Amino acid sequence: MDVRTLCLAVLSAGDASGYEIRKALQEPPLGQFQDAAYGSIYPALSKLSEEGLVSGTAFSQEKRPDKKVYSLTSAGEMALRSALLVAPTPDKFRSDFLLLLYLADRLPVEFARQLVDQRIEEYEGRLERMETCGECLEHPGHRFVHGFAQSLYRAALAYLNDNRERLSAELVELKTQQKAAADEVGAHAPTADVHPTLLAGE
Amino acid sequence: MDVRTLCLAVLSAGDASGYEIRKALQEPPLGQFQDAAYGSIYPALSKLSEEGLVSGTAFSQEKRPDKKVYSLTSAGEMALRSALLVAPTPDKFRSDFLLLLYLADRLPVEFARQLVDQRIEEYEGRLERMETCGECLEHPGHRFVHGFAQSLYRAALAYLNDNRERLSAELVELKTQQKAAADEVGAHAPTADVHPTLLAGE
DNA sequence: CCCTCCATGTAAGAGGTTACATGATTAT
DNA sequence: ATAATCATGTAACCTCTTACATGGAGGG
Repeated sequence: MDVRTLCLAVLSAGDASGYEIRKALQEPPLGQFQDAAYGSIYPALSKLSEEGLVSGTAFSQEKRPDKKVYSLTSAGEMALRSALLVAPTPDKFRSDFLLLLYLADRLPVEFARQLVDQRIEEYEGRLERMETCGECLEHPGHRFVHGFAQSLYRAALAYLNDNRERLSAELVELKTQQKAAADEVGAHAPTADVHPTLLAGE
Repeated sequence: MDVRTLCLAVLSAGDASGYEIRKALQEPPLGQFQDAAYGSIYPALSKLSEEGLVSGTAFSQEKRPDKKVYSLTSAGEMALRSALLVAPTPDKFRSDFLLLLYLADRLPVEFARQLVDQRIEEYEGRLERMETCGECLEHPGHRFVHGFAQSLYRAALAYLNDNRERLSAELVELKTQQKAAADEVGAHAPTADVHPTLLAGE
């Protein structure tokens, strides 16, 4: 979803500054599946303000930088509603972690093990932070989405816990097999280059 | 992960053309957590070829366009390994679907219901396609990643099935409450504008 | 007959991130 | 002391997506 709509969505839950919108987009429950950087939020708010979809009021704070608090206008409310009424684009899940584990046989076993264990800790932390989110239980939609995220993290955590030992064991076994095979080849043709057909690109 | 490394990763499983790399990046198991378009794959392969990390051979096919099949060189193999040895960037999960449901109280109940039901069907389809992936069971890493994706989709599917009725019911209830409140207000001040402070942006 | 698959590549453009610029306050 | 939080904004850059260009084969 584009940053404009994201800003409208956050503002629909209450007035906020650009800074606060960013925060909302990093904490549960929105932070679980959306994000935006300041560099895109501030310009988006300026534009939305020009277009009359939000209205901004500057508060000069003592001992703090000025704060511009934006609210959704009725035009913004309508724009949000119509932006929501289109079929959502497919979900996107990108994981370098899984790519690394997909290629686990090219990784030091110890490294792979650490990856999994770190991920377990990370998920545990996230789940804990999710538990303490009172705001997430107020509206049906918030509850639903929050529960969805919790289910996913619990499933992920359970899977990692159930399979970390097995993965380690399998990797160790594979490596010893590979080593044995390499030693056997090595006995016949030591330090053989497996890639002799190195042709330079044009 | 950048498209360059993605290409190297796919090629590490066997020679492939740009077209085939794209396919591999859309099917299980890689397609579950990585993707790239032709527009980034082809330029990436050209550059990798220039740098000697892959070598390409053109096959002129009868009744088919030429096919350039690339293989990982030993330099490419090394580049891949070192690219994998850095701490993976955090996973990214983006879902417009969840954003819509987060704001479900601004959606027609019927629309929200359809969203959930469509998603259930989609997940069922994906799970089916995942079952029939023999390649996914050969290497420890492939198995691990494939199992991870399966767990997540099963959890997501279970959650949606367990909560679709409840969400519908809660939304209906909320809407009737809102309507009742609006009617009550309307009796005192019909067609009142709830947003009178519409200030234009500069 | 039409759609999908096969097959590569370029160019324009959209959308975003990162880094920079600035600086006080508060908690550790 | 040092780090984190609060607070806004710009500009350069990067990366990827989308659309275009081209066209035969084969299945429904």
